Amino acid sequence: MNGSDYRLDVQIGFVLRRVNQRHLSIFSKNIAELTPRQFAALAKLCETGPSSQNALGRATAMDAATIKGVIDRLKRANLVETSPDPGDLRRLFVEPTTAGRETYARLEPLAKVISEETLEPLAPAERKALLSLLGRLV
Amino acid sequence: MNGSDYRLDVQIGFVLRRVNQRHLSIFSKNIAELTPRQFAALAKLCETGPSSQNALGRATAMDAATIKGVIDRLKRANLVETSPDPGDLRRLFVEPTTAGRETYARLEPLAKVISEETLEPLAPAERKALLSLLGRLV
DNA sequence: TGCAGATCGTTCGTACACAAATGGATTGTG
DNA sequence: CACAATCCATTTGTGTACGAACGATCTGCA
Repeated sequence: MNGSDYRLDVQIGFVLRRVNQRHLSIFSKNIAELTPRQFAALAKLCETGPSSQNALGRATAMDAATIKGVIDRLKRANLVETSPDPGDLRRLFVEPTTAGRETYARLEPLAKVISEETLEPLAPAERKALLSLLGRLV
Repeated sequence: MNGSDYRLDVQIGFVLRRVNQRHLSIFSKNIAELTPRQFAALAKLCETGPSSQNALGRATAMDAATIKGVIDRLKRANLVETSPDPGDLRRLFVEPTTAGRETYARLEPLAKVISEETLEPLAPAERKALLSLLGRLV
């Protein structure tokens, strides 16, 4: 009992970061052409339809500065395009290009594989349990 | 049944990132003077004792390029110091300074609060279950 | 109507994260 | 003993993250 029973290895933050790292490596092994954030933005755009840049950021949990960089790179890759919103001159309207929709359609099955492979060490009931527990920590 | 049942919001990678974001915000609210990585490196150093820079990186799940930046910033803050390892000229010996040890001793209780607060929405048994499930995905 | 307060996108600065390349030091094996 | 394979630290380049500050625009409410 000298007072210090803290062990970094079992702290939730540290474990979370390591699991994230493993997921990232599985992601980039399966999808090399886009990063997870770029894919998330493109997916949300194709799932939900076009939106303003900041709204897309909120939908994908990225702040204004971050989503800007992501959109810039997606634009450079010709997967999305932007135009000023005529109804609100502050807004930047973002929509997928044809190539963007095709890319998403092609990558979506791989994204499922990524989720599957990340959870592979767990039984189906355990996967559900994990997702449900994590969902309460958001 | 048009073929696409992918939903970004319930994918493990996306949820993991969001939980991580929440944890980060809890962390910086409780510990403003260090980032999670800087604290992890300092903690490991104080827990396990001095080591080489790369070894510390492995112990804290940071690659060589990342741990270098973290150590540089800890050095700038006077919390660690480095010296060439006489036994192996490739190695950079890293150890906490007195201020580093004091800082760790002062921050360790806060780190416990951070873990506690992150897991706060879960009951004790659920916390154990979550840590155990996550541990299998590392 | 008018203006205070909110929202939008942008920029700057700091801090990870990792791949790839480099050059020096060490080790295992023949 | 030599030397190829390995390990160490560093640098460069790209891509998140987020806080803070900025100017332009919009909205609610007095």
